[in-house]
Amino acid sequence: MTESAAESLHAAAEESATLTERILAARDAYYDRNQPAIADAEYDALVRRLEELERLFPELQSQDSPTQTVGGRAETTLFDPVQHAERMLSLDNVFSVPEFLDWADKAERDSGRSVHYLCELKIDGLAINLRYENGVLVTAATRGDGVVGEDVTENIEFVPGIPRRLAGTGHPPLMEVRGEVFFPVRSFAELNADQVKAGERVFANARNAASGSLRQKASTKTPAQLGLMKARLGRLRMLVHGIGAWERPAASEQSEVYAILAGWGLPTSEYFRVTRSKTEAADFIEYYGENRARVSHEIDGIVIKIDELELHAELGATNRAPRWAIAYKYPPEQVNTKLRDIVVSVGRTGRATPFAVMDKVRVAGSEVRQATLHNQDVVRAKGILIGDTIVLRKAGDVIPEVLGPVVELRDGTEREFVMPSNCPECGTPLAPAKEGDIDLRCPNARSCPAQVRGRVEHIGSRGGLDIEVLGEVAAAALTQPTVPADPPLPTEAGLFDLQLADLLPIQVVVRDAETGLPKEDDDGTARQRMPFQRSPTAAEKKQGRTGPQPSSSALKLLAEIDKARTKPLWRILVSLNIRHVGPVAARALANHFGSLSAIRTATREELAEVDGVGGIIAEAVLDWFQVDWHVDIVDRWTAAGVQFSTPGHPGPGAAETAGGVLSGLTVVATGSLEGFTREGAQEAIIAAGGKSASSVSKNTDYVAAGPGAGSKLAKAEGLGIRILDADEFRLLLAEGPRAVTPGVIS
DNA sequence: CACCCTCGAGTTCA
DNA sequence: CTCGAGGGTG
Repeated sequence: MTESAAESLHAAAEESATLTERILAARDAYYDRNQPAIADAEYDALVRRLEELERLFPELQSQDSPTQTVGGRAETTLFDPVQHAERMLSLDNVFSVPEFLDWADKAERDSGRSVHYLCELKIDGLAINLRYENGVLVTAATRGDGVVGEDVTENIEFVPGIPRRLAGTGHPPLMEVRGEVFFPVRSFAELNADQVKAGERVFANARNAASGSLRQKASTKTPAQLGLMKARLGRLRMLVHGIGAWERPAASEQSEVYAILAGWGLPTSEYFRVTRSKTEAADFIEYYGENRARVSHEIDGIVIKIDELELHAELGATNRAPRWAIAYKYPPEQVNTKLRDIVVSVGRTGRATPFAVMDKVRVAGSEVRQATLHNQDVVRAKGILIGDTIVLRKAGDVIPEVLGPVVELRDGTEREFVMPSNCPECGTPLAPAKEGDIDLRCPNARSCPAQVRGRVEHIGSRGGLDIEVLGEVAAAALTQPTVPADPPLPTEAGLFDLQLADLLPIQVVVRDAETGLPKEDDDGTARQRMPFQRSPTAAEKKQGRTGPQPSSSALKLLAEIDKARTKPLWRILVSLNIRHVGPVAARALANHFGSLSAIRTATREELAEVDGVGGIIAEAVLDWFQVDWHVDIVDRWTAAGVQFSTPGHPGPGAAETAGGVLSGLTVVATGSLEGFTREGAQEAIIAAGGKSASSVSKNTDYVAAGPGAGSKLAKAEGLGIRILDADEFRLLLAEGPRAVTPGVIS
């Protein structure tokens, strides 16, 4: 994080703390005294501002934020209120190491001596206060507003590891123990498996699930539900992280208190460390920032406490938080946002895919507005409604994934998503491709704009004919421009007939990069752009060329299309968009048959002989040629000079090209290998007679890994596969496996 | 019948 | 880069 980002985060944190206080005070006044202290409109404005801040800075979202609770204390009507003997404070937050060091400096200055720091993990769970009297558990209560919480004693008894009676001796007459109740990662997964089995909804988020589990009322349950409820509570765990009221603890350090509590049978965390210096504490922060996944429960930060109890009393507390402890908050991996709509898009294969449109939110380092929902069953299984507050994360730190709704925050205005019955682009009724398929498809493959656009884009893509310029934008411009009315490419059949004169008049709507909505001119009409022409330069005008000139991308596009006519057969095959025929199957077919005509005249059995091709792919190939407009594509491309054969290929069934130093070996290339492009590395493997695979398995012989390699490298290490750097990879390609010494991990 | 693999789709970054 | 779906192979 840059320093200025940390600063604005800090400013936002302070503003959000102030807002939280004002909102809670207003709520108190409204619900408890039945006298609104501020106007409704003002209250709403405060909440909206807080929501906005939390969206901008997800770090600020916390379990006790007023945006995370439905107005007032509706829950306390179900549970008896319990007054904590000593107020449960929250902690002040820092978001960067320099900020933490500043806090530590000040604490050391105020203490007038060097101190020890007790570093512990900040568990993402539900804060609980256990009250023991003479060693016997009397009440367990949630945090509530810090002064009064909810009595969950009945439920806590089913949570394993919490002693009803303390072990050992010397228990104080009154003692409050503070801790966190949570689902360990493992238990949470098991819980959701149980939920699915019981036909209940899946929980999106472990913290909400913990909170919900503890707030169940046994008295409202049927015997069967009661069993489920006890099973749920049985998966919860608690760890102790502090004390409240306690008459003269016989200890001088916080860490010693933990030892005493552990001696009495209370569960304390195994992850903690006492350090002598603030820099060691910063190391602890950084270590767990990188190793969050290694901990058995979710953490949202680190808590650092001054270990000396004497100083706790000296430093005291503000009215919100103690001065002797601070929470370092990690950027969250999960955030909440608002689900504005669920929209359906149609891809090149006609598959209709619903995706979530959300309020833009920052998660795991990038801004996210959309996330795929796969199909209508997934939408139903996740239980999300349009208008819900939803939990979002990045799967594998890259792909945004909607986990589920925060049911508690519904206000009744949410509505269910209904899968449209017609294609959103061309209006054709959607239907499953075959009986029992979940996916719905638009059957109008030939002229559905979304499908034509998708296919043309696919032709231009790197796995296809690799035509520069022909990406998403150009594909849309060629297949559905606003002018001319008849697009240059009603289907891909005319791709190789494109002339400059076809490109020049093309006009497209200018869209906002963020929203995807057309931009409007001052007069309210949609703004247009002509991507394939430019105005003449002064020099050109002098030469009498006063008309519009082709833009460089127009010339580039035509040159690239021209080059594509003679690209390898497998690329042409991929460009035909035959179901199940991607780069791998296309290569296998091209190698075996050598020409499209040989493929076309082959029988099902002959096709299925090819390595990597079975009955289904063979069928898909044969079916493809049964469609008139598909054949029309081949005919027109042929007429335009596209080469549908591999020059010099001996013909169908000829011995597969064997030999080469990598013959019989499978190699996976990952990360950025110096001197190779991603494609280039794969080509080089194949050229050397090896097999280039896309994922690592136990069949993999070598993994060539450069900087930036991720999960594949990790998996290879786990399987004990020989890993090569770029130089070793080059050596392998040139001289074969003997050149690289086996078993040496570089 | 297990695996193992490819396909297809979505997404955001530099 | 990851996931789910579904095909291919031993």
